[in-house]
Amino acid sequence: MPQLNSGGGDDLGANDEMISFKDEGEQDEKIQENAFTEGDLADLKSSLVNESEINQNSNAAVVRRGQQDEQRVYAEKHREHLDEGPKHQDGGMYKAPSYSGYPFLMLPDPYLPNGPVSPSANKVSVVQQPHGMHPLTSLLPYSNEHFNPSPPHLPTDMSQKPGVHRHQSQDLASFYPLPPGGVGQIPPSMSWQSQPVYPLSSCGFRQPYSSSLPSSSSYSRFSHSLMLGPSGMHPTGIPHPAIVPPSGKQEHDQFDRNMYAKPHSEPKREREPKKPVIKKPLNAFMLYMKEMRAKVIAECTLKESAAINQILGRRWHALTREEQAKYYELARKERQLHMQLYPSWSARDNYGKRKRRKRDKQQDSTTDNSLDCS
DNA sequence: CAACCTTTGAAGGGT
DNA sequence: ACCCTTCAAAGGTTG
Repeated sequence: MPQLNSGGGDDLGANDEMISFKDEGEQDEKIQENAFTEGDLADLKSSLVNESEINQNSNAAVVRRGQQDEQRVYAEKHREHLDEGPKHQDGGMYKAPSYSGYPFLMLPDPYLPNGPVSPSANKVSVVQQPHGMHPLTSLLPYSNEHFNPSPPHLPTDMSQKPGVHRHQSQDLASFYPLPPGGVGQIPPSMSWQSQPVYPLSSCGFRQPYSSSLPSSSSYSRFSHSLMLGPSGMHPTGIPHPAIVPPSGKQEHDQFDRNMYAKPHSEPKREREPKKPVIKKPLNAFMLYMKEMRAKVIAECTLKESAAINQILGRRWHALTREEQAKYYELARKERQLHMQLYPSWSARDNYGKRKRRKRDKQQDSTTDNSLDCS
């Protein structure tokens, strides 16, 4: 549905965000939607709004800053989509998908671990982490603080931006380690050992409840699960989140701690790591789900993902543009990052890896009300 | 134990 | 340009 302007192509769906908001008379819808879980939403929203406000302010600054440069480019391409301008003027986010700093170009603050209070960071923090986890940790993917910097020759621009601050390059690496070979070979030093960006364990969400994340996890989307490591996994040895062992679901922690660590360290495992699977970057909604799932679970005491996802789907629609925009932007960044790291990767690569046949999902679209917990 | 369920969005291929 | 399919997360459920 989003292929509104199909063009999206070249730049990672710049339009995505607009699309979702588009038509649908969301205004009304939102209002109605709110009804279903007022409590939850109110809560949710309040948290979002508060922070978002902050974000907006700071964000504006950032945008302003960054926009001068790259936005220029970006804007040019997507101006059409943004024509709604007026509305978003202060919304912040929408002023041109200010990609103000995309990783390699200008690592946006969000990606900077110690970065000064980065506005963008706030942006992300929009969603409060119920469990003390910094939102960024969950939203910002591909990052690893420990990730080793030995600056690999990054694909595309990375290397060409000498001007980039040093930590940037490091962070860079941390976001998305080098792709193995075409997509892949991760130099030993580069292995995702430190942190995943993509989920590692299925229990990810549950564990977070009980602990606070080490600061180091701050950038990984899955940091919680990672850090805690379902099994106290050591940070090192964790492959890049986007990369998953072919056979297994990344969720199983068995997952390869060795996969990448192995190359240079423990030779014990015989299992040869066939080539790792690089997963698709998460879209806005997926990012939202990841972040909010725990909250919903806590609030609703639900466990089934299917049910939770339904709730999240509704909540997603209930979000304001700005709120959603945050996720769209994050998703876009992820996509860009992913693209830079795995230039040759195609979504098609993973086709057939999962034998799913959605078969008839069409049928009863019973509009249950069971969506709101409580 | 793999696939299903459930959501939205992105991407790719086909027409 | 539009439509359809697949995958992304996730964890309980089902066959």
